[in-house]
Amino acid sequence: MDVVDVVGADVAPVLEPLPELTPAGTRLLDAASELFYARGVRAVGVDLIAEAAGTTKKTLYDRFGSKDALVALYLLRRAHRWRRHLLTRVEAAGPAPADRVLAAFDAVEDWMGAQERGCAFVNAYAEVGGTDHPAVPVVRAEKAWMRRFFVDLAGDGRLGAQLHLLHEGAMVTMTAGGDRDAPRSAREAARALLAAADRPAVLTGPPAGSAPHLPA
Amino acid sequence: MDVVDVVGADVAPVLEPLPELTPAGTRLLDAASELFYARGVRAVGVDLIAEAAGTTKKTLYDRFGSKDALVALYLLRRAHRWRRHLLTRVEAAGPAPADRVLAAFDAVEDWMGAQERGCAFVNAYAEVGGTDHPAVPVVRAEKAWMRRFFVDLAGDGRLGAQLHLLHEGAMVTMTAGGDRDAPRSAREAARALLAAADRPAVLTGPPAGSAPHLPA
DNA sequence: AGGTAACCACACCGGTCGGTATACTGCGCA
DNA sequence: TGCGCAGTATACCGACCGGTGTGGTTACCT
Repeated sequence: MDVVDVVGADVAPVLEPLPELTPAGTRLLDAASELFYARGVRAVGVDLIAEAAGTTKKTLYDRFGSKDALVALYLLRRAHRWRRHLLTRVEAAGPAPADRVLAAFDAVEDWMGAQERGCAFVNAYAEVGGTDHPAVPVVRAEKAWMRRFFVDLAGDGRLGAQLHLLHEGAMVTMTAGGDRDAPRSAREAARALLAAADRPAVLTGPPAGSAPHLPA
Repeated sequence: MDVVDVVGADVAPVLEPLPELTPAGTRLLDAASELFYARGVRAVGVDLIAEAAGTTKKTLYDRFGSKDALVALYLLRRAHRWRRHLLTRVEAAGPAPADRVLAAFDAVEDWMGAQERGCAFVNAYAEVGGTDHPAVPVVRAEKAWMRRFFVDLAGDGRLGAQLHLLHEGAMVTMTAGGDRDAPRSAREAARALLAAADRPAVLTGPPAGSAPHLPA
């Protein structure tokens, strides 16, 4: 089975495929990706990118048209790579849904690794959110894909959304919060939610003394 | 009881008190706060801030010394206001710990309200993280305070950290993910975690077939 | 031989960046 | 009376911003 089919073939095409690049174009995108991720997209100028890639601004604009398009492509490629990593890890975890969910949280931990700049999509949205920047729909698509990934994995919309919250919380807490244990903490919480979901509804109601809530 | 004592008097002083400001200084900080939050700190220039405040760059630098210091002060004041909002809501929820936890998630929902730019601290960290910008320790302190807030509220380090993850995940998913239901989803997940924590440990262990994990 | 895509070197554009300098007005206070 | 602080107004600084234009050099394809 192709790795991209793990969560349903109709999800992957949300993002268009990556275009082929010339040698200098590849070097530019590689250099831009490193710089954008490490320092933020606004903090990095096109002059610096061209210099780091060993080429010129002219080539950059010939290949990508604008800095904004380069930013969007940087995120697009990163999304592809992250999904490949995630789906590979989940696939290796075996067929049991619970194991696959926990593997998704392990995937976060070793994807982030020593990096301390967190989620590239959240960071980019922090800089360009609320504008018509072409990166905004890429961010939106990535988050929608991740949510759907967890929903399909959990086989339940409510539980999947909750697992997605833990995933996002782990990444942001690990970096902005400086908490290295966040992915493991999220994994534990995910296990607790999975266990709770296996129980009859009457046992998962609100604790005594709390206010009534929306129907289950 | 003063509102700031709800989670322990030793936590509040983590952030120094806000300095008093002259009228023009207040206008500058107000204008800067709106602009920084809406567009990001790097996207907003000091000329624009001075103009929006109806004053001049000269006054800005006389009062705050640098743009970086103004950014840090913007976050510092926002932290104070958020905590006041949060603690007021939690206090109004009554004495039951579970109710207080759920009230914390309600506080997120009506704090964010119609805003679609998410957590100011996460956004700022996305722009200046990895540098020696004076805003970085302010972000770190805020996230540490929030974690401790949930730990104290839950009376348990492990559970508190997990609730904190849900809190952070809700904010980022609501904005970068565009999911308006995220705070309510986080509230449901929090209730499930609270309920699971009330059960004996033998019932909350890993489901059959999953790998062994760290001791409880 | 001619065409073309890819690339490089370099100069240039208007605009904005954070930050500074100078000169002046109004006001409270000793 | 006079000092000092808060504020206004404006001009200025070097550096960098995203983006364009010109001209020339390869290498491959027909």
